[in-house]
Amino acid sequence: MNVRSYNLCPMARTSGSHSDITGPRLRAAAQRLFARQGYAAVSMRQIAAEVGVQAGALYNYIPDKQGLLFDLMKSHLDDLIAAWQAEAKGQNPLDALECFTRFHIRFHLERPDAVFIAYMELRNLEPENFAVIEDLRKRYETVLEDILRAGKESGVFSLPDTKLATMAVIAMLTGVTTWYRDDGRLSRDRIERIYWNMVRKAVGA
Amino acid sequence: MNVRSYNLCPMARTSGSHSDITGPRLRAAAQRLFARQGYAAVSMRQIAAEVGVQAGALYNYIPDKQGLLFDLMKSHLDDLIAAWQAEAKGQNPLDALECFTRFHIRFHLERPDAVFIAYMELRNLEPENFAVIEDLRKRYETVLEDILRAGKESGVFSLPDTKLATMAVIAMLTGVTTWYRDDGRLSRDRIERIYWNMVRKAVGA
DNA sequence: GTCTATAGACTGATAGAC
DNA sequence: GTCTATCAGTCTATAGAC
Repeated sequence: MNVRSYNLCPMARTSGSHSDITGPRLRAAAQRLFARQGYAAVSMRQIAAEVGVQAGALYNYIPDKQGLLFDLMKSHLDDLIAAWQAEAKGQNPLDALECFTRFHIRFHLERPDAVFIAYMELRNLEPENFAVIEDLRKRYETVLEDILRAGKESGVFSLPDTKLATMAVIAMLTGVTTWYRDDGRLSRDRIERIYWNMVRKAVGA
Repeated sequence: MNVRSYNLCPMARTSGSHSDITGPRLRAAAQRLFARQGYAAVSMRQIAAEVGVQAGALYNYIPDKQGLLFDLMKSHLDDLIAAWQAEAKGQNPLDALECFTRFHIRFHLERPDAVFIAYMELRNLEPENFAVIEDLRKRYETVLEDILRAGKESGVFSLPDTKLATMAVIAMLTGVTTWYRDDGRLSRDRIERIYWNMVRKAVGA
């Protein structure tokens, strides 16, 4: 949480020290390229060119390419869980499910690249990194599972199988990212409403 | 549709002519490896080792690596569309939707590797190949969209938006492939039933 | 902190022997 | 149809100058 000082620098330089901006730019470039071409198809030279430095300079900020991928995925999932915790309030199951439905769609549509990487690059994680990411992903799924279970137990929802309903709803909501376009037919809010209508009926509420 | 003759060959050979088995083995090995590691992360030498030949020999069967990927994806989608056409009968929308739901789950669970590749490797297709695959994918989506539209128009389904319902149902059903395990808690038939229960309610039937 | 240069290994694809 | 050998290029990551 240091105060950033580069704005105060009186000289613009084309080379030299840029520690406070190269790091974020590296992560942004990698996220964009990994999402478009895939982790395995992107070279460190390509990322470096996007950042505007030589490839060797990247290793001042990351241990290796794998560490860069892991960092991007973990940050995304940490953000997701933190954002939900900030959003969730003590609610009855029906309101909680509507809140989750709209939150999930909204959060995912705001970060298409991070979402794409989180779903597509799991197989490129080394085993120990994969275990960390899987754990975070399951923790998030549990949020929805808990809502559905509470609603089923209190008789508000009618569900043949809580676990399958969890997977079905998450898949349905996340699927929005595969077809949504900013210039599309429907606004995000309209999409949220339509999906909530379908989710509500699917869980028998 | 030639009669296969290698079963009649009296001699087992470790090298030489194997045109009638190397082709299928190549496709099978590539499908397995692409699904597990991703197209970009798999080398032709790795595929060749799995097949039991040297890398150069593969080029007797494929024009290049891209052609191999395209062939796998196109075959999968051709199979999918052909299988649905064999399955579909003249039915009312409700029966047709149940038929589609169960068909989609069953077909996808039987071919996990092909499904994985079809969804994950789209970005590794060259533009002209991508266009072909996208067209086939959309043709299959239209099957469901037509069922939902017919049901909505005849008043059997209650849908806020036919196009979004199409995407939502496909995403929900395809999602089964991400968590299904052969030794899991539920049989495939039980899963089909549970999903049909949720789909039926989601479309307001 | 970024540069240049490079080690050491791997890549897709092809040529020609058999 | 498969082999060996190879081309010409790519890759990640590091060392050392500045």
